[in-house]
Amino acid sequence: MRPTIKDVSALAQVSIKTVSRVLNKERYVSEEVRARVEKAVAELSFKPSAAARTLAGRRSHQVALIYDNHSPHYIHQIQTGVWARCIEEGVRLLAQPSDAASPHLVDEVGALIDQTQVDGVILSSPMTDALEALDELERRGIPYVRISPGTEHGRSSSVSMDDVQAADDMTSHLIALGHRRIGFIVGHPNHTASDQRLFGYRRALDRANIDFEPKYVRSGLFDFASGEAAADILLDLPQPPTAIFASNDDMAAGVLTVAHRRGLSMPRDLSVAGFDDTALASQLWPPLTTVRQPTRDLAYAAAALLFEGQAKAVHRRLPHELVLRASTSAPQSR
Amino acid sequence: MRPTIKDVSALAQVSIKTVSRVLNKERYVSEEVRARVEKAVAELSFKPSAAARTLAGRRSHQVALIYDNHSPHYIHQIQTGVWARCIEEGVRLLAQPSDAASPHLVDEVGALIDQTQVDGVILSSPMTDALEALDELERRGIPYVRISPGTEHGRSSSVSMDDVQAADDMTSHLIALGHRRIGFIVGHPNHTASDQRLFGYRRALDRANIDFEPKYVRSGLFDFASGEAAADILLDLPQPPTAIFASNDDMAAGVLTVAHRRGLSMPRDLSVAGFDDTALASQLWPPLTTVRQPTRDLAYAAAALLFEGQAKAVHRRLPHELVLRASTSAPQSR
DNA sequence: CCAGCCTAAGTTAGCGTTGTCATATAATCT
DNA sequence: AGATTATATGACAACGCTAACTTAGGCTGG
Repeated sequence: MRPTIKDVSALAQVSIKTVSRVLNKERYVSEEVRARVEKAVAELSFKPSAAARTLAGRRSHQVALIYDNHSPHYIHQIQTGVWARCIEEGVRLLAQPSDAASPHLVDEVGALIDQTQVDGVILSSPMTDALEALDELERRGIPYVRISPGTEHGRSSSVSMDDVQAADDMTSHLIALGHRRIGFIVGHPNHTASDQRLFGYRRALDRANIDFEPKYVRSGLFDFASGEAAADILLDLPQPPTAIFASNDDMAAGVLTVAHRRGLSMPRDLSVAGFDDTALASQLWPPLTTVRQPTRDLAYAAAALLFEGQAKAVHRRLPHELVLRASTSAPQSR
Repeated sequence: MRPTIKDVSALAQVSIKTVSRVLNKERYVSEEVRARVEKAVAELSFKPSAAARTLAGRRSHQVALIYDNHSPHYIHQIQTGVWARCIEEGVRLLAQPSDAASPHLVDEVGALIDQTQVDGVILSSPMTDALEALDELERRGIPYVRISPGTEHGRSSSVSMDDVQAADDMTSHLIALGHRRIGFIVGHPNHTASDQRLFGYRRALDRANIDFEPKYVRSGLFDFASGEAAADILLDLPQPPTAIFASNDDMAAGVLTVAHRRGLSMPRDLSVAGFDDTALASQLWPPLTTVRQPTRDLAYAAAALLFEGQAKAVHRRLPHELVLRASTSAPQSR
């Protein structure tokens, strides 16, 4: 039989309430008793029942991570980061994949809360912008933190990177190399980061006095295939771009594939830049110049923020980094 | 306030036990009463407290997925597959990343069981071969299913693919194309699939009466960098292989990168084959010939097996598939 | 026609914790 | 010194369910 708090209290010769106090690091326990209880806990290798704690107390020692993202790499980073902070806190993490566009989303979130009584929720993009889900969380008074939210920033605590600045930085890098015709592939319309990256691209062009040409901007869906499609259109232009900046690495991979297929040699004939610095980026040929998004750190910071339990909305911004690899260089000629 | 079973019973004018019966689909409830209860449940949008059910009953309606794998893509497939089956079953999934080599593994698994009282556990490779963890599960009488176990197959129910046959198939494909000098990169020594794939490679060579040459076999770690390192050695041989078969796609990507760096044109100068059919495979240049491992389906089947609750160990084998893309062709010359 | 069984309910006692309140002693203040 | 406050502990109810037992009517078979 699993030991219970009673077994511990008997062994340590104290009441169960005192054991509970030690377990929860409450005040008003003498050092001597605390030591005795801890010894008994270790001896029996007692682990409190999560179910009983949840039922009896106001805390469940569980938080949920709700996500919907089609990039395994991104999800993995997010999970790893949140997980790390939860471990430190002694809190269990429930990973909940969901469909941000599902009509049942509110029900799903409601069911999650009701059934598990999680103490808090972390939302990663694009779930961060499922407004009905946020409404539901607020209705139930569940604290939540968003990772890279796209809208209504004031509404909750959040962590994010500066997508505008990052896209600006990358575009400026290409301009500095000498590129003037720079293609841009926008990300999935559901992700507000898409707009921000586009904005950063335009801002950099503006500053460099390069006219913004709509024909050099194509929309994509953050996936490989849409990167291929966009690249085909861009490279078919009478005056094709000498560099293409894709809003994420998957689409940049699509660009590379199309360019290879057309017999272009990168970066001589075409510079290609991505965004995210996924594992893929360094495994492509040529290795991809990209923006390192501090995904894992963002996730860790989000969990940290949740546990801080600030009453007011707090925002943390983490730095990005340009990762220069071999897929970009000066254009061959004018 | 959240509604409880009492609220439902009051509204439906039955005892709480009857509500419980309906919730748990027990027998001996008349159709009429069942309908009345279900109506009340829907009206209050009542969701039973997982904590209370766990505490009171013998079931927790939770299962755990324990994994340790360095490929985000693999993990994602596994999670998705298991998740899908759990949803159907109305069971919550706890995802537990762990370190298969950690000395605290047994404690971690024990703590997981004690705290959450999961009804069952699914282990994915390489956790499948953490024997102390299996001991611990058996000691506590927790049913578990393994996905692609490498050792002690009789010990538990499991699902797997035929790694030997798959590697044999791929090697035979290369031989059929005309290759005679075929390099092979072994996977991580912790994963027993590594040995099996090597065995399949040798079996195919044997059958084709091609001498096995140890110099054409290099060891790797399932990651990009080790693929690069192995490729460099293989391509430096006086008589380099005309084809390289890597035990997974990440290492194959490393091979492609090294080959590109050396100015080789694939598949003309070198055929490259991978294993797994991760997203990466189709995003590389040239797109990678590989083996499609039915990871998601394996995970789904594992969960299904767990819920079947067979007393005896059952094994399910799922079919693999050769995915022929542009990275392999007949060798240029002899 | 009644013993025995099946069906369809209800009653009540926990499950293993935490919250609340009560109690006792030691430390501090007026 | 007596009153108050801070510290340290315990008793016991409650959390929301399920398990086990109980009840009661209707049906079956000999």
